[in-house]
Amino acid sequence: MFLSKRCLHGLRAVLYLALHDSDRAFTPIQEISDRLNIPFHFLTKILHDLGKADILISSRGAAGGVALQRPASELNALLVIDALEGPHFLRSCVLGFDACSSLAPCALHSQWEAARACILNMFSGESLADIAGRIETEEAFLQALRVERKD
Amino acid sequence: MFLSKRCLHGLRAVLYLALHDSDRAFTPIQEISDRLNIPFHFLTKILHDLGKADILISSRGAAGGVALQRPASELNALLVIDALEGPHFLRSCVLGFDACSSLAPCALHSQWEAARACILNMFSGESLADIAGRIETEEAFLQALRVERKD
DNA sequence: TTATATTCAGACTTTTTTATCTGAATATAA
DNA sequence: TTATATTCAGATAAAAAAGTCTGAATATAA
Repeated sequence: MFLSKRCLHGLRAVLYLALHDSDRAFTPIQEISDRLNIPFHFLTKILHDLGKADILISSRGAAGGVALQRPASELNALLVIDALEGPHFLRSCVLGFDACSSLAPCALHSQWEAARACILNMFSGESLADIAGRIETEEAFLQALRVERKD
Repeated sequence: MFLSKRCLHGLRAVLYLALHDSDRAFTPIQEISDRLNIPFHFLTKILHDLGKADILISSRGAAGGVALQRPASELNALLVIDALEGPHFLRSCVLGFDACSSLAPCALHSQWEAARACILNMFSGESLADIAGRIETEEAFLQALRVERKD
């Protein structure tokens, strides 16, 4: 699996919010957990981290929950991935050499630079609103919610 | 980190062999472990797995060790990655939906297909010999050998 | 004010990945 | 044959990631 479960859960939750944000001020984490089949306490931590990364805001107490901090049209998937996988995930040397740089490139340096640009562009080139707009029926989105494959 | 340590160790070991294969019939794992600073027993398992994947051959006993099963010009990095990360690593749905397919695509399906093609092409588009040929001085290759960053 | 619904925070447990250890099998050379 | 150098195989240990639990803090509404 390319992205960690943590990150997949975060991405899905944020897309869920992008689809439902307009309904009310805050969406309870319990609702997201139920609909997307993500363990509640685990999701709570993940969303808390997205709060620290200024992607979500939250409110405690009755009628509380989480919401996107900005409109979905001003957020993108890369922000979520960076917050949950860490900033080095797609940015460090593909052969894992700490010292790799354009001045002292590894044997895949320029190749990886190009491939990475593809990936970064994919995740940052369109907004969460754009992505959510392609979720044709919410039914399909919700039905697909199992992260079960063991790889 | 994009690739697991297991996979990085395997890739580096295979590149080491591509650089030294011509010297003798077999290269002892201990030598690779020493030069590349990879834990010996861990490397042994990794290379054993590459043997099962028909990338390496091995010989026990004195003067034994491992060697590339085919010339480095007929092997590529993707073979190693598939053997060590598993076949699903770059091929399953980027949002982790088991049911995702071109008939029932997730919201990033076609985007991921394009980005993935970039990555697969990078890893399979040139041979291990090509990559090893860009390792300018072995000194630089060996010096860079620490997988220490915690991400 | 009190009951309820929620996030926040941190300790804990489980699972997976990474790494180590030990002994058996086997090939070579003296 | 014997000593030595090596991989093979499986058990174990350590570290990291994934997931759970509990209680505190806080906001709303009756």
